[in-house]
Amino acid sequence: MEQRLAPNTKLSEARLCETFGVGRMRVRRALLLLSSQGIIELQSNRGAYVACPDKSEANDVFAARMLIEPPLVRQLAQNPNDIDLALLTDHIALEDAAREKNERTEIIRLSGEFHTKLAQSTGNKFIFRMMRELVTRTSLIVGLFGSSENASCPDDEHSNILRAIRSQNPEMAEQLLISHLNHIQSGLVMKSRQEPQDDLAAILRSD
Amino acid sequence: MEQRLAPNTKLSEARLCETFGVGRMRVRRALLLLSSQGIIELQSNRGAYVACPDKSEANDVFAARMLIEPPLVRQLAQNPNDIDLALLTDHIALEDAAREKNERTEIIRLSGEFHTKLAQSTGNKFIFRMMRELVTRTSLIVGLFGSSENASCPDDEHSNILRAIRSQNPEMAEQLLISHLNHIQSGLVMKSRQEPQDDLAAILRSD
DNA sequence: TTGACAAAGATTGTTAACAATCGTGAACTG
DNA sequence: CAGTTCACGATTGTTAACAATCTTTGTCAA
Repeated sequence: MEQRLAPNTKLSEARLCETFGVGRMRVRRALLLLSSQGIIELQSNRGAYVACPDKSEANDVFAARMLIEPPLVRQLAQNPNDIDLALLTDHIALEDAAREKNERTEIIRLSGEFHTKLAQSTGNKFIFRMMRELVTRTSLIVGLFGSSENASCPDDEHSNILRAIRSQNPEMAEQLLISHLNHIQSGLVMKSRQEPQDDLAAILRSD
Repeated sequence: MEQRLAPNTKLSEARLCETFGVGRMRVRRALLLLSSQGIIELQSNRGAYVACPDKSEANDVFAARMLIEPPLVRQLAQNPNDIDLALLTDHIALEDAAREKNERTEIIRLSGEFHTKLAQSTGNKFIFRMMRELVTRTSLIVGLFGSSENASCPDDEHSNILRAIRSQNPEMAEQLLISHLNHIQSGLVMKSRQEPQDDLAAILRSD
């Protein structure tokens, strides 16, 4: 889970088998699950390929998050839970640490996880699962289209959102989150085709 | 897809194989997918069982829908699409027909599908998928806890919601949908354990 | 040189036999 | 008679060989 795979990378069963040292059945089951989560794409008789979201899909992801997350944080701010607030505070400390060390992939991962944990703190299994799926996809997108300096989430917006929740200010929390999502989205470089360098990356990695 | 299966019914691989006339691999793949959607539960070395949502899960489902659907219909009402409106109108005609014939399972199915089609008409793949999952789960719950007369969706609430959307009245559409979800939820009989008659049903059906 | 065609190689999809695990019931013991 | 243990049957999990499909490569002809 540390190393990121370039989109459109082909995942051959044989290689996954020997990489992870498991039978083909396990690999196929894992691939099926990943494809049901939209992380890879299974093409009949052709293999599994890492999903390669395009501009339109990216817009859909952010539209979906714009629909769900604002009411979510509003609700959290109306009824904050001390335990979850503590967990989120700890999490932000982790983010800051990663930011200091300039670990880009780790920053992306933790930035996503913050939003997942927000959803998790509702205690609602379904909200959590939906959010996790959207966050996973967002991470893919940021990894693809994110400009290198603005690595994903502008510095301390997470911490501001958390503060608004803690101070039980629903309107502010909601507004901060909306701006936050907008910042992330506007930080993306929406080149409509990014295949060349990805094919290259796939070739380099395929050995 | 017509006949409903009682929760906690065991789905043995062998029986599914001969029922659908297909190899064990296909069956296992289908079971894995169904379990990833939470429709069945896979127990290691013990088999697959139809999911049996309890009171707490039912609350979570409605909480999640309460979070998503109101903003969704509000958004639809702000920007209605003629084609989708026509499709939804047709759909309501189907619902009315089923209601006249008193086909309970069909009414439940179509009632759910209305909400799915609402989500679909956003054109957003992710919103659609989320909604479909929630609606599926809701159907399970209504089939389990729904009282027989109030079969799921009070008569013409769908039609009222659609009318509000068509007349581009976001507040009314949102409010109608909130009431609608509340009606459905309050129509449920929340017995915390419903095993006896389900076990019976499972036994009767197991042949 | 380029294009099409065909055969070989590689990869995925399927099947069937085998291994492991679990539930049940009979036998045994206290 | 109650409780425990063991063995058998049934069911799921795994493996390996086979079939089907796709990709590639080499050849031939225009």
